[in-house]
Amino acid sequence: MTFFIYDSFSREKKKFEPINSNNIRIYACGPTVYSYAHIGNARMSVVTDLLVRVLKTIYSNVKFVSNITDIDDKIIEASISSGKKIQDITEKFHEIYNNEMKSLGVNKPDVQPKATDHINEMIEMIKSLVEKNAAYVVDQHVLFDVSKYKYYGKLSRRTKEEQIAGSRVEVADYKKNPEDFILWKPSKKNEPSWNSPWGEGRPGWHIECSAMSEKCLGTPFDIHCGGVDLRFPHHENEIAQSCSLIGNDCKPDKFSKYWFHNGFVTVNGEKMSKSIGNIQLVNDILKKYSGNVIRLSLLSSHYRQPMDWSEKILDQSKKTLMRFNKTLEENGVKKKDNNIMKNQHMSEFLEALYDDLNTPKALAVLNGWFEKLKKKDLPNDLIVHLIESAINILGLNLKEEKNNSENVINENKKKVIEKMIEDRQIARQNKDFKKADEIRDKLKKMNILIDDTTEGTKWILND
RNA sequence: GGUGCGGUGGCGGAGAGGCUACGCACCGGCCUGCAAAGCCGAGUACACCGGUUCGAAUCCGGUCCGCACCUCCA
Repeated sequence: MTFFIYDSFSREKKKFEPINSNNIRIYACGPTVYSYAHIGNARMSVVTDLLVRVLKTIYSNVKFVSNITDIDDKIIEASISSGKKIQDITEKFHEIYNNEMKSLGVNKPDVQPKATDHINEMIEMIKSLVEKNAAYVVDQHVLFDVSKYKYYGKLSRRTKEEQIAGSRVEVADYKKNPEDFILWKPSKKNEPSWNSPWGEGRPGWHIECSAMSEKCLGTPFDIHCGGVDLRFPHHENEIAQSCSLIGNDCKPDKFSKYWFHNGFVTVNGEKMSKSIGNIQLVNDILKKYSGNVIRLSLLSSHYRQPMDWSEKILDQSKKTLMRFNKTLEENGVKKKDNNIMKNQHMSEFLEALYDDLNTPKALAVLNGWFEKLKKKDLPNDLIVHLIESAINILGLNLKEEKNNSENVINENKKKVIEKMIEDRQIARQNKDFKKADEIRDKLKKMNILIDDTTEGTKWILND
């Protein structure tokens, strides 16, 4: 089967034809680690994780690199305002980020390079750009000369004229062209700095991704991922830097063959911002919902669509997962089909994902299998195995979900719950339904849901 | 001002010229002491105005509205 990818450079859906099918290479711009991850970071992470998982169903060798930005103005600000060391901040939030993403079912990238480990590579790259006359030095700054790269603006489809007309920011006087951007800048005192041919300083933001993708993957690579907001200027500048190393007329696809941009997450229709105070931190959402619920919520709309985040989505996903869970619990697979991935029903599911990661459609196929299970249209074993496999491809981990729920409750609390259920059972037998319902309400307040079945009363933690 | 994306039933959300998307909620029924869950069933839709067509939610033109980017941003 063939994977189709929407390439946001050409703005069309394309057949995915890897540069080397034995070695698929993907790069994603990772987070700046100065604070907890928000749901927008999570969307990018979950969606690229799915992309990698889906490609792995076709190609045996997929290498995924996603960086950590650990030197940046925002980090310096965070350091000044908190009085903490920069490294303490970045190490802390790097670890938190990885843990949070893990709980969302995101596999760790094969390589997770840090910007500060690649300063030398960046300096070398900047040196080459200066030698090639693609960059110039002014007062210890090194700037990329946009006029020297033929295809500048092709990714975001912007012309220089438009940018000048719409510029909202005053242009620094050392720039030759208003859209020239910083490759290297001097550090102020107390700011982190590295020695360079242009004096003590630090790199601009864009150069790190050019340096790290080159080092970890080599160019050209297959897919470059990131949020749409990075399309301009970040990705545009990455192309300019990386391609200018080859030549001023080097085509953008010599850097990355396809561009993959995920849509924005808003909250109540607005962008998340500190001033509005509507930033949805993964850390906070995880206090109320499991990582699986968050993951399914993020996958319930197509990755390129804008997504307005709300608790409604979470509640809906939670119900869906409870349904999945129940079905799988009640129906174990006895005989596994080794060729499940080649099963015609599975193909229908995969086709949806191979169509530019159409997760809503894939979920609809999955729901269709539940219908077949009820109607007994297919052998029970096969359907349940299909469901299990599909859930697995989506990166949802229902077993973990269940274990978590059991682990949260300690033995003492378990005993209390079981005693209450027993008391309720006695009350019911005595037709004292008022008492029985009171106990049920009490349990509900403890976040315990009960279920009277023919095999007795079952309970689950409603997390 | 420029560049993109989008407006689908109560809500979420695919599809994309003729065929029930799907899920949640709601309503009716079964089951239950009652719930919950589950099962069976019904309903509701393509922003607006023109055009093309035998036929348009889907194509074309226009209008309105929303969001994002152009400054650090996922």
